[in-house]
Amino acid sequence: MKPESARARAMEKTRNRILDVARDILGQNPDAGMGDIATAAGVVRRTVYGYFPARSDLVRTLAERAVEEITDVLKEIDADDAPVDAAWALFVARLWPLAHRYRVLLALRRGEQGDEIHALLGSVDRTLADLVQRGQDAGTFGRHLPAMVLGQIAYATVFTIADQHRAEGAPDVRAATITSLLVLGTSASRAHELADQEER
Amino acid sequence: MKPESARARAMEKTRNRILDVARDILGQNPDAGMGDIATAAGVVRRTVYGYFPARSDLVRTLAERAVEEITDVLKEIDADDAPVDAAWALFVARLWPLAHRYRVLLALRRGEQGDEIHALLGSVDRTLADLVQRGQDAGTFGRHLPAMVLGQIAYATVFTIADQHRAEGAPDVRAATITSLLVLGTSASRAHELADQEER
DNA sequence: ACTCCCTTGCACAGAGGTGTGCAATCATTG
DNA sequence: CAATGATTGCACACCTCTGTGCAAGGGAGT
Repeated sequence: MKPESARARAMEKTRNRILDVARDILGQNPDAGMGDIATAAGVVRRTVYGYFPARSDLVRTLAERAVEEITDVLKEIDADDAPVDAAWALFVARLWPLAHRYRVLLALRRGEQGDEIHALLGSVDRTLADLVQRGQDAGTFGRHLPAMVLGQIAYATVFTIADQHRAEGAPDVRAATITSLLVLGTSASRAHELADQEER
Repeated sequence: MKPESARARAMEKTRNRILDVARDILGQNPDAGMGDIATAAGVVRRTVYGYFPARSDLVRTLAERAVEEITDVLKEIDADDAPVDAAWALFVARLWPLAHRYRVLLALRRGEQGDEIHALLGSVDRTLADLVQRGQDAGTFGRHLPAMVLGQIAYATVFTIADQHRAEGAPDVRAATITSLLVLGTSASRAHELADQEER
C-alpha cells in the first residue's frame, strides 16, 4: 500500500492534469478563461476553483512550477565545472524541452501579474547573470551588453526560437544552442563545435 | 489658407493623438481598455468610438501604421547597394526608434487579432527573409537557421533589446546592432566595426 | 447671428469572465 | 453497509469592458 490513499492520489493526478492543461492552453492564448482550462482538463469549472481559489493562484502555481524546473537545471549546470560556454550549451540543451512547455512565461510576464512573476524569476535571472559574468571575465563571452542584460537576451533568444518552432523550418536544440551562443559573443566555429558536441 | 479647414486639421490632430497614445498605452498593457486610451488622450471614450468604430479598428490602424513605417525603412535599405551586413546595420539603426514605439506589435501578434496582424507583417517578413537569404548566399550570414527563421529571430532580437531598454543597463542602438549581427552569424569584430561605423 | 458638427456626458443593453453557494451524485474508505 | 468527501450541475451576484443612442454644449465656418 502506498502511504497516500487512492483518493489522494487521484486528486493529485487531477490537480496536475489541470496544471498541465492550463500550461498548454494559456501557452496558446494567455487570456483563456477558467472555463476553457477546465473543459480541456476534462473537469467542470467549479472543480478547478476547488484546487485554485482564484485564477491568479493557478497562474502563480504555474510560474512557481516553471521556476522550480528551471532552477533545477541551473543547479545541475552549476555542479558541472566545464568551461562557461560549454555550461551554457548544456543549459540550453536541458532548458529546451522546458522552453516549449513554459512558452507561457513570455506572455505572462506582461499582463496582470507581470510583477509577481518577474519577482519569481528573479533568482533565475541572477544566477544566469552570474554565469554570463564569469564568461565575460574569462573573455569567453562578449561585453557588448552588461552581463545582466546579455543573459536576458540570450535566454529570451532560446524562448523566441522555441516559439517559432511550430512554424516552417522547425528549428531545434542545435539551432537554439548555436544562436544563443552567438548572442553571447562566442565565435561561430566554437558555437558549432559545442552544439554538435552536445548532440553526441 | 490651408486647403484643409481648421476643423479638419483639429480632427486629424485628435485622431493622431489617440493613435499615439494608444500605441504607448497598449505598449505598457496590451489589455488596456478603450476608456484608458481615451482618458490618456484627453478625450472621452465616446469620442474614440467616433474615430474607430471598434477596438479592433484602432488596433488594425495601429498595426498598419507600424507596417507602413517599417516598410519605408526597408525601401530605403533596398535602395542602398552596400554589403548585406552593412545594410542590416543601417536597417537596425533606422528601425531602432520605431522598435521602441511599436513594442506593442510583439504583444499584439498574440491576442485576438494575432492572425490579422501577422498577415499585415507578411510583406515585411518576406523582404527581410530575402535580405538574409542574400547574405547567406554571399557567405556573409550563417546558415544555422533557414533564412526565413533567421530573419525573424534577428528581427525579434532588436525588439527584445528595445524592450529591456528601460530596465537597468539601458542598451542602445549600438548594442542592438551588434547583437542582431551576431545572431545572423557575423563575426564579433565585423559586427563592432559596422556598429561603430554607423554611429559616426 | 446662424448653422454645422465635433465633442461631451450619461444612460443603456449586452457579452463574457470571475468567484461563490448549495444540493445531488458517486466512488472510495472504514 | 454507511460515511466521507471529491465532483458535478445549476444557480446567482458582481465586475469590467464593449458598443450604441441621444440630447446638450461649444467652437469654427458662412
